[in-house]
Amino acid sequence: MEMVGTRKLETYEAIDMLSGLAQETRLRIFRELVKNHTPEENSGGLPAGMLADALDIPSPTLSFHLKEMSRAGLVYSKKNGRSVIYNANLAAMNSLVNHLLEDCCGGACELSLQNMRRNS
Amino acid sequence: MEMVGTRKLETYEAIDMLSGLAQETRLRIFRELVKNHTPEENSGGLPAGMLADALDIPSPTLSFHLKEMSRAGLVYSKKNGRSVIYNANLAAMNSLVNHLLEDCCGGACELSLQNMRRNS
DNA sequence: CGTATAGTTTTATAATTATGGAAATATAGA
DNA sequence: TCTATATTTCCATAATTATAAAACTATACG
Repeated sequence: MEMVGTRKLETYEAIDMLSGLAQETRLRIFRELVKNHTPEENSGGLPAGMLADALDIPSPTLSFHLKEMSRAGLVYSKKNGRSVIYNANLAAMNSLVNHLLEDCCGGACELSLQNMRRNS
Repeated sequence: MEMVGTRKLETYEAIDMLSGLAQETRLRIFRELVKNHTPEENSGGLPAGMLADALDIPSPTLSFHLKEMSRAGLVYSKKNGRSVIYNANLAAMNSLVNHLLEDCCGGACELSLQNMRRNS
């Protein structure tokens, strides 16, 4: 019952993702993109400029962080005219969470999964 | 059905934890501590020296990272004679995962929780 | 074409983080 | 008390990361 897009991460990939989220500006970016996420392809997301406006970040700074986050796989983008639409990659977040629970907590985190279940 | 030690994190706490794990040496440290974790208080954990040996890290470097990780709440320690025994804080990891799913993925990560359930 | 718009890259600079030797601190045991 | 052991702090240095102005690239549209 593997989720679409979710996969086992290498350690270096997990570290890249963790770094990708471990910074205030980038975490704000990610959250803003999640807010504008839709399950359907080609509908959600935000162009860089709107992100910059929403979060009040100078565009070169934003661009720097988005590049970082793309590299880490946390976001993806598609060009649309002269805009570039960015989207949060939720499958990546899912992979990261799985990595943390399975490959970092080892067997020791059964209790985490236990706890998760209260959300169902 | 709140887990013992698990609690809702502030954003800055989550960022500290993410940074605490987003580095190769520190992730190795955390994993080594998880390997040596026991649910019972006062039994598991590793003294700094054994950690240094196991991971082949010079003690000042190790100390630097352990301090960082303590500050982030990822590990805790207790003195025992001249040793300092370090333990992974699994409840903290649990809080972090919850934060990622609930406060970073927003509602959009139902599917993650869905996916978790296959582990039960 | 020319021009405005959207975004990225370049570049310089500042700030933070990582590394490990040397010195300092703390405790156990002779 | 003296010595060995365990760990941390201090310190200098190197490496990485963050910031944003200025320059550049690409596209739309007249």
